[in-house]
Amino acid sequence: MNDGLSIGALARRTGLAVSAIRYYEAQGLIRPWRNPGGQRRFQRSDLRRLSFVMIAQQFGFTLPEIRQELDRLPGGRTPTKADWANISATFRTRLDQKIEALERLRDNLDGCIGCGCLSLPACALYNREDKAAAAGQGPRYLMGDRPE
Amino acid sequence: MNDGLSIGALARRTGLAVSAIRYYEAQGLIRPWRNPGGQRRFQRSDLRRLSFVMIAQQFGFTLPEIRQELDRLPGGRTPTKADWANISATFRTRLDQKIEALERLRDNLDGCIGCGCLSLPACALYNREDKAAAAGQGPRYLMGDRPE
DNA sequence: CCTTGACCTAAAGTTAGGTTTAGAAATTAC
DNA sequence: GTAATTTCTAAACCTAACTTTAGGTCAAGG
Repeated sequence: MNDGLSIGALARRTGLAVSAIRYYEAQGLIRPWRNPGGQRRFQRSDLRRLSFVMIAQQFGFTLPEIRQELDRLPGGRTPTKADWANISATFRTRLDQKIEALERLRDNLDGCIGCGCLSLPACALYNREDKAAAAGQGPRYLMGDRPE
Repeated sequence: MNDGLSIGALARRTGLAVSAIRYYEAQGLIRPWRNPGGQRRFQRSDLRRLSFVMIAQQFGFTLPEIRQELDRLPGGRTPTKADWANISATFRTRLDQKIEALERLRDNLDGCIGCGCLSLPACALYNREDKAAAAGQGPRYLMGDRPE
């Protein structure tokens, strides 16, 4: 009887749309198998994988980034608590970096806005290292990211 | 001779693409006038407006949100330092809220990941109030935002 | 005057992260 | 055994924030 969860069951339990789960499979975030009729079947541990995905997204990580983290889980067996704690560690570090970057930006804002430097390239708010950590998108090719 | 900046000059000084500046005009973030030949001419204070746009984007604000802030600048005259400091205040508040929300999420993560609750709807990481403040997008209709 | 570079508009293309639709096949419920 | 659900795939559509393209006009230099 324990032949895995259907996609609908998984959707009900995670709150995700069925279409979103299929999309996540296409992005390599989960790897269900198929039953004789060709329908997807999921392990119970995929509930946790998807929960992790949803939470990581709230923190502003992209799906490829999340996939990278998930790929560090063991392949052959169901992840244990220790496995999750392990991947949580790197995750937490990257998170701290994001928050610090935002705080630095905020502090610069305090010094900068209202002064004249806002219009100068020299303004601290333009320093590049914090850019990637920030949440917004900004002009796509800002700061030399222009493709050839 | 001081008949305003051309769009190219503005682009060079802000680092924005010309196409981005035209797009911002379409979104109501700047309001250039036209010269006799139909070309856009900008005020020097638009340099600051655009700088503000770029910085606000780094903080994760959308263009409509930024427009809302900019609309609080005086209409008839060039904004003064006091005007900018004024709009900076609300901005700073919203920013603090964003950072706090991220910190709360992080703290929840510490308690949650590695434990069993990650897969339960009761998990603190799912509490709704922080959702809007977070940076990521997540599944579009998560948590009852589904349109009729 | 003529050429070159900057500028114009409108429309289509791009990326991320999904959703919607259409038509068909598998499951489940009665 | 049949009706109602679910699920399947592929392809088209969606939003934000732009970029690119196409075809034409404006402005400045020699």
